[in-house]
Amino acid sequence: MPRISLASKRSRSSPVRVPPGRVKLAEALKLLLERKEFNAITTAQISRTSGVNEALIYKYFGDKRGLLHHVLGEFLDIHFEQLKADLKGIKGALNKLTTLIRAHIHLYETNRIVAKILLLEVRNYPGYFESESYKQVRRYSRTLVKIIEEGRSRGEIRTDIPVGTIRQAILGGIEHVCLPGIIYNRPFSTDELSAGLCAVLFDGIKAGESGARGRSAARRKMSR
Amino acid sequence: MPRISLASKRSRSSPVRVPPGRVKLAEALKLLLERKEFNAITTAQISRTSGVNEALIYKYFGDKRGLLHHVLGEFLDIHFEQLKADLKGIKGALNKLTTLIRAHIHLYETNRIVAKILLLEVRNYPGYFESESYKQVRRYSRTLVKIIEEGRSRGEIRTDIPVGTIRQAILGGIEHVCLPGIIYNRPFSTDELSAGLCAVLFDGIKAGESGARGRSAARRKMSR
Amino acid sequence: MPRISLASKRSRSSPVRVPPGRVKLAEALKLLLERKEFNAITTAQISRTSGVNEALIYKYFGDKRGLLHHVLGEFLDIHFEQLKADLKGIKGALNKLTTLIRAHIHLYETNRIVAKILLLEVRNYPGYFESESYKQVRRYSRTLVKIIEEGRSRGEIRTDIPVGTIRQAILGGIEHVCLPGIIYNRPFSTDELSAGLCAVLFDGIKAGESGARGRSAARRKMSR
Amino acid sequence: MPRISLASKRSRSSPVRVPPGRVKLAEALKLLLERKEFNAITTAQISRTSGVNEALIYKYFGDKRGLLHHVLGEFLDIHFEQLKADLKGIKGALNKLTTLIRAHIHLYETNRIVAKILLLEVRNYPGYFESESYKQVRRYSRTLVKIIEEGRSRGEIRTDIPVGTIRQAILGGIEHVCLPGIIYNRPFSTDELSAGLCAVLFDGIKAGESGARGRSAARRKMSR
DNA sequence: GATGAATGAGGCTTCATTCAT
DNA sequence: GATGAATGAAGCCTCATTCAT
Repeated sequence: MPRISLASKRSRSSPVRVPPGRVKLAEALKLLLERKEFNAITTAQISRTSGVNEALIYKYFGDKRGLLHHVLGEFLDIHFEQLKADLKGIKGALNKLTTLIRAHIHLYETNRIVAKILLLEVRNYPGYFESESYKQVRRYSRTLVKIIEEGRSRGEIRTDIPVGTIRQAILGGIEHVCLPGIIYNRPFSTDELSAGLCAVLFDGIKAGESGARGRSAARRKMSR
Repeated sequence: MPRISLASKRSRSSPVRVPPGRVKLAEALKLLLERKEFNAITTAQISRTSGVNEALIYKYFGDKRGLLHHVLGEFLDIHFEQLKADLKGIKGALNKLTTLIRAHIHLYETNRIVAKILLLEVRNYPGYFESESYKQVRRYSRTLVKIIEEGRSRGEIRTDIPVGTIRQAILGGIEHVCLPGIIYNRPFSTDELSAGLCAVLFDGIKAGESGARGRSAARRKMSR
Repeated sequence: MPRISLASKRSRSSPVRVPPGRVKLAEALKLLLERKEFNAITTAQISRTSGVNEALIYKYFGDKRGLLHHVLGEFLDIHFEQLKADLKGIKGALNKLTTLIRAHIHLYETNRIVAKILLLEVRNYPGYFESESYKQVRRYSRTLVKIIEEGRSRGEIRTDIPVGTIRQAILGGIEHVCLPGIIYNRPFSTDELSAGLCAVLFDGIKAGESGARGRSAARRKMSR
Repeated sequence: MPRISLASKRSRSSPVRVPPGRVKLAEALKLLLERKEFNAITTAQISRTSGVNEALIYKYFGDKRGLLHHVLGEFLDIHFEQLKADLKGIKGALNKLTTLIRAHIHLYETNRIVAKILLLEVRNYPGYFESESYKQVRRYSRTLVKIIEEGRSRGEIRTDIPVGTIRQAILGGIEHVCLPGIIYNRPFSTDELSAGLCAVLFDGIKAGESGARGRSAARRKMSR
């Protein structure tokens, strides 16, 4: 799969002059997030690490949390762009889902920062669901739904389970398999986890002859 | 299964007069931990909730975290005592493991506080591994190892995997299946999770005829 | 008129041990308010002036504004107590009003701090109208209304102007005559101002034979 | 009365090219002053409102307060110019004073911004009395004094009160009657207030047969 | 003439902790 | 055994101001 570089995208699509301080702040936060959780990182540390004045956090990102969302947003942008490219050549909904799941888990495997933000920091935070980042997440969610719907209309995916439930099963499943690795900073293998998850999910959501055994259990476990 | 009451143990082993303030503080922290994470709880709140002077936290527990460890220790004491009793009548290492795993998951299911402390608060905290609580955890670990060794000597458990690896697979597996429920405050079923985990683990660690397929994967996933 | 000392009241009615820091903070704010407006006073200054740690402001008064309200409340308490005593022997509503107006202006003349807070700081501050101080002010207002009503039922005060309008005319008049002196820190004479104000007001609000001339103008000017 | 347009004066006396940014900044501050007090307005807001770079405030006006003084100065220029024109045809010192007082109160009634600046912002500010605006105010004061002296030499105004006292009585009186309206943003009527003030003042300062009653009181009240 | 970037000083507030009684 | 009082360090954030381009 051809990987798109971070830099190329930005510079190609918009030759905007980004103030150095702005960039440094984002880089500093990323760096710090590798070692501690967001709440344990102080603005003073961000400032010190970035070599940039603390006040610029507020000038550029509104507040400390705004900076976090910016960092998250950047990662998501890249990921979604990459995903779009990856999905280009793929035929069939299940194949597309496999790609999406792999890519998502791969994102978490290689980018612990975004994983932590998404799985741990950002939830149950008042205002997140009105944030810009959440809009990106919703766009992603819609992409996922479209694939599911395509799969249904092609007879690849069962139609007796609501689309929303399937979507949640997939997203919840991804979370589930990655979470322990993320939390304890343990390495994990995208190959293994995605293969395992797809096996479980497809056995449950695929249309047709699949055995009934284990289905109910799997479904219950995954849907919220 | 006969359950052992909380009070009995303490009073049996040590008829010490425990100062009321000490108890109240611990109770207050437990109460508060049900609603927020440790770092979001202030000593002022603990004092207010307990009706006891803030300074007593320091007199009795050294510092705020000391109080946390005390609370954790209490829970663990009860759990281990209970576990010992539960294991009394059980024959066979695999049966004992089943009991242990069930009890452990049951603890997490019904006592979210201890689950959160153990899975989230206590780790990566400097000094935890020298703490009193950690000693309890090690004692627990030794119990587990003894069961594994018993299983090996009785031919119930493979001997070609290091004991430590098996132990970690079990503990890691427990964590793995409970973590999402704990983190997102979702209910989960001890029955389902322990049955599933035992199936996977025993298929992997049981001696004898079990299929080779998936073994390596399972092992890699569980060990840290 | 017998004046009640500040200390006597507190110590007589409630032998509460007030923490020294609490007192010092209030004293410090009073001192500073003599020289600058509340917003220009920093918590650091209050702390420095009082010789007490900044954090105690928050322990004792919730926040900086809470301290202001406390100071205000203290002054008002004393004033109202004094007023009640002053009104004891007075017969007749107009005589009582004269006493009230005199006392009010006297308060402003001798206590610039309370005057500034009440006339300048406290208004148009969100939350003031839910504050404890405002409750005191309302209690005061009710006392005033009762006097007016007494005057009406005794035929001393016109009944063709709503009580509320009269009350506002009185309070607005007091404000009006004191404001310039307060704002520019100029001395003013309670005797003169209260005599003048009463003359204008009573000519306007008194029942009976008073000349119509000037009434409408006076009324318009005073009511809000 | 013929009103003089704002533009005419500037362009007549100095056909200087005024940089657009300079003008925009002043306009922005005026706009903002309508809604909040100077200290609550930030340079960032001024910049945003004006659409002009923050740094230009410093280039053109030295600092934020310089901008305030500039705005004030502009208003005063216009007012004085207008006043000069208004006074042209008037005969008699008392008539001139009436005109001046009316114009002054009218300025405050219709231009709350200048009123607030002059009555509230600018005083007790270190350096005000060395400022350019204050020079304008002094020029105004001299005009007033000249009128008073003219009135004295023509026998219209008492000579047994120092000119300075009379001047302050007039200026203080204007302040006095407008202040409450300004502070609490209440509308007031130039006609009423100026008529009332002139009545009081002239009764007090006019030479001749006027009653002695109330004189001392009036004088004391007005002088600082 | 105008701008974007950056900054230092300081504001209010929170909190774990100590200590004399 | 318990308490009230007090504190230092630090956290997030705001703002007027400067400077190179």
